[in-house]
Amino acid sequence: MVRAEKTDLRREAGQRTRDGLLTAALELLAQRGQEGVTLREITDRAGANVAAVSYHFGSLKALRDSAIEHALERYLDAQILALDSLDSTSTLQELAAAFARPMMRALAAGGQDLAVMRTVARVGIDPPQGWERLAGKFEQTRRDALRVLSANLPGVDEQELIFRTRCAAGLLNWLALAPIGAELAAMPAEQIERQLVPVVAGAFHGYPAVGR
Amino acid sequence: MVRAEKTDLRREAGQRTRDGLLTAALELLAQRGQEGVTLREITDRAGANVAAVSYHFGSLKALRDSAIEHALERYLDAQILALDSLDSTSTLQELAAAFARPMMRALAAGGQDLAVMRTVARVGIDPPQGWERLAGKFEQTRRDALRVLSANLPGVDEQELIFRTRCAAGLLNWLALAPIGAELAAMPAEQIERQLVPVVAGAFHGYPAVGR
DNA sequence: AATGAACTCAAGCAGCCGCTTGAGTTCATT
DNA sequence: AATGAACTCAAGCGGCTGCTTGAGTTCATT
Repeated sequence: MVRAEKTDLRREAGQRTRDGLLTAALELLAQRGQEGVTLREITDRAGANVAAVSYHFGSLKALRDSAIEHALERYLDAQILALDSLDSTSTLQELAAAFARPMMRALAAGGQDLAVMRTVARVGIDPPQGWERLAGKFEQTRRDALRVLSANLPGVDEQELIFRTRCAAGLLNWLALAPIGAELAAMPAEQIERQLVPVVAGAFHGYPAVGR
Repeated sequence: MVRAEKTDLRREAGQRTRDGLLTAALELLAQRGQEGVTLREITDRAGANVAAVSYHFGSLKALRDSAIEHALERYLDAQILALDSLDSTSTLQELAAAFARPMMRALAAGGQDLAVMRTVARVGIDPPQGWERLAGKFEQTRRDALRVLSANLPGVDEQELIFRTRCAAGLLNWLALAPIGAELAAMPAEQIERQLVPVVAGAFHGYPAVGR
């Protein structure tokens, strides 16, 4: 057992370097987007050598893609989990709260969680090629939201509900990216929720009430 | 007269080069954001020499700032004009329609108008330093919107109305930037308006109705 | 003790970056 | 015809880019 724990210390150190590169890349990606993140900036922040990127990932692009994919998966898992608690009897407020929860949590937590949210939001604006691989999970969150929406808004046709879902998601992404996000982060969590949920629910609901 | 028209042909050609650089810079800015726009890319697109940038603007940064400022002014003037038609008797739908009008027009028009919208939206995410010079005009649009909002929602306190205004603006910016914008651009203008205005109005209105 | 896999490192490569330079062209003014 | 301002151009500068290389270190296995 002790032997097994000590095995492959080299390998563990290598893993630490790899993770450090991923973390540094994620943070810079969240801050500045896909362009404007250089190899040396990442390695300096991670305390690694430039060659470590080639060794562990093959290229800067591969590291970026890896960091983005990691972020997307973390976000989507959180989103799916949040929507999972809903059923067809849930209200629009509950849907809005569930929809906004990952973002509100990330704002409150800051650090890596927030970097994940910001990176995901940036991907929504400038999609890297090959991101379609995760489209299925996005589909799932959309379907979950749609189910609750159509139960609450029987008069509105599906295409419009899809549109509203994307508007709501876009709004949350914007809050994560824009400077207003920093102001939100400084607010107590309950206050964010109290202000944000009615707005998202309102976007879902539409005004005046039915479709037109 | 004929003489005056022919005067300074050199100067006119120089102006054409200058404008071409500004246009090319704007389009690339809208497409790829502030990082990721290179000097040679701009000059190639504009059919000009690299030195023309230094000559007319001093530096790439100065050209970028100039293009951004130009875009912000065009957008803000359109926004102020759209909100100008409102008064304290206007409904939330009218406010939403006026708020969304510049974006919907830009989507329909495409080309430079759309590039202006996209650039403005990107500035909202990654503000360049020194953009505070135009903060006054932003204030004006916010004040106009707030006046109509508080007349329609007397029960909601001002800070929350400000928040909703920023949410609505963020939502529109997102639509301009994200790939969904391309889908919207393909739709007939009335359909966009019919789908979008209730969502924006819903965000203003909140759900359920009053503040909490 | 020898072997070899896993990993790190300094150094250097070609290529693009923003920017400058000095010569050249065009044209109104004199 | 001469002058000079406005403008364009090809060429080239140092610096930074992503990436590679070959030598070096660490450590489990034999």
